[in-house]
Amino acid sequence: MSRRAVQSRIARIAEELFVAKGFEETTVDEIAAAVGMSQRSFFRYFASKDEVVLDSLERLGLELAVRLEARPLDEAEWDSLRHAFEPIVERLADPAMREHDAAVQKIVNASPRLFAAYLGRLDGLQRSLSETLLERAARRPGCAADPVVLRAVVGGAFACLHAAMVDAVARPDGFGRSLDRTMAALRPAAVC
Amino acid sequence: MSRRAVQSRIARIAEELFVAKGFEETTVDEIAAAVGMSQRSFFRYFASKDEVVLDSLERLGLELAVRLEARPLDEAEWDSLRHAFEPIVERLADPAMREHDAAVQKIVNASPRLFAAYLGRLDGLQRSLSETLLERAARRPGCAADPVVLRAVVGGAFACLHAAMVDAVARPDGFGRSLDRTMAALRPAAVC
DNA sequence: GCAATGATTGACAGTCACTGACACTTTCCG
DNA sequence: CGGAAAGTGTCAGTGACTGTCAATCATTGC
Repeated sequence: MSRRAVQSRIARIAEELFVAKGFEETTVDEIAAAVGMSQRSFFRYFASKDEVVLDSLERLGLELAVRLEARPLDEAEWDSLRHAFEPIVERLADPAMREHDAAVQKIVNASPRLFAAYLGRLDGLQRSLSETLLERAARRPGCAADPVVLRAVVGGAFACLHAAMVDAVARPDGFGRSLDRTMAALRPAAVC
Repeated sequence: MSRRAVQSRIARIAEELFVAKGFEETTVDEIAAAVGMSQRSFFRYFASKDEVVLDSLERLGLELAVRLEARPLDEAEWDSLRHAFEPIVERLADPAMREHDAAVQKIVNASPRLFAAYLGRLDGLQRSLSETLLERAARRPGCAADPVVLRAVVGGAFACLHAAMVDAVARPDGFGRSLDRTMAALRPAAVC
């Protein structure tokens, strides 16, 4: 069994436990026992208990980065970001996925510690996307983008995403609409 | 000695240790010993090791909230937020404060765990300011503000603040300018 | 087949953040 | 003065995580 497969197995079982008894109330020992491995081995597949939950976010982030790279160079950054977010919209369009993600979101929101870790990952993703956009801007002729402003723009786009997602927990159907509304409201003037 | 005074004393001594050996490398036992109290008593003044560093943020957040409340009701949210950020600008104008805050920022940035906790606090502040603005919008006649958009706007303003602060670590003098530039770039159309 | 080799694992001990319980002292107040 | 309240130290315990080591398992070259 590949490393990836084992991780998926652990994550699936762990999430069941988290849903049943809560994140903080579930010990790593319990997860390891439920999976059928030692605690020590659990930590060989996940660096921390947090990562079991946030691992999927990592992969989603990678997908966003790829999408962003694929956008045309002359497109406005704001639109490129909106298109990069599309995998999330698509993902939440599938009811099965949406239900799963809602459960995960609930787990994350219920633990301030885990929620903070989640924000940390989001920030890391913003940094990486900002780097990408900055580099793309440099490849574009006659445009000296302000790095600070660019980072703020990326942060603004994520603020829209975050606001729409928070809302989607309550009204699970309006995510796409909310995202479009927020991103229309905050659309910056051309960065160049 | 008042509770507040003891907390300040602990924070001061702890920060020295953090600067000297790093946050993760400094144990609570060491801090308690340096202050001259038991580990148990340390936790009677701070709920966690994180809080020693992030406590000042809490007080700053309260100040922002007060400032925001004091803005005129008919002012655009974006401008109210910019004015609420003023205490930070003023704080960073004083070289002594700036140096101290830069040291704290460095401690926070050096520990992903602490940095995540920092982001968590910022998010909490955003929620509270959003609540304030939402309530203020309700008091204003003829204006049905979209809560999702409003939260995104607050998030956008904080994204500007964050981008400017990250930049200020490198160029310590341009904070006010950076903040104005980013907030000009992301200024949303009127929320109402 | 088989032996050398490298990866995977479990068992164990240890560190560190944090908590609860209890006893002791100091301070405050009637 | 006496007794409640508040602050503190000690101790024991939990839970996340890490280092170490020996055993096992799979792979590869012969």
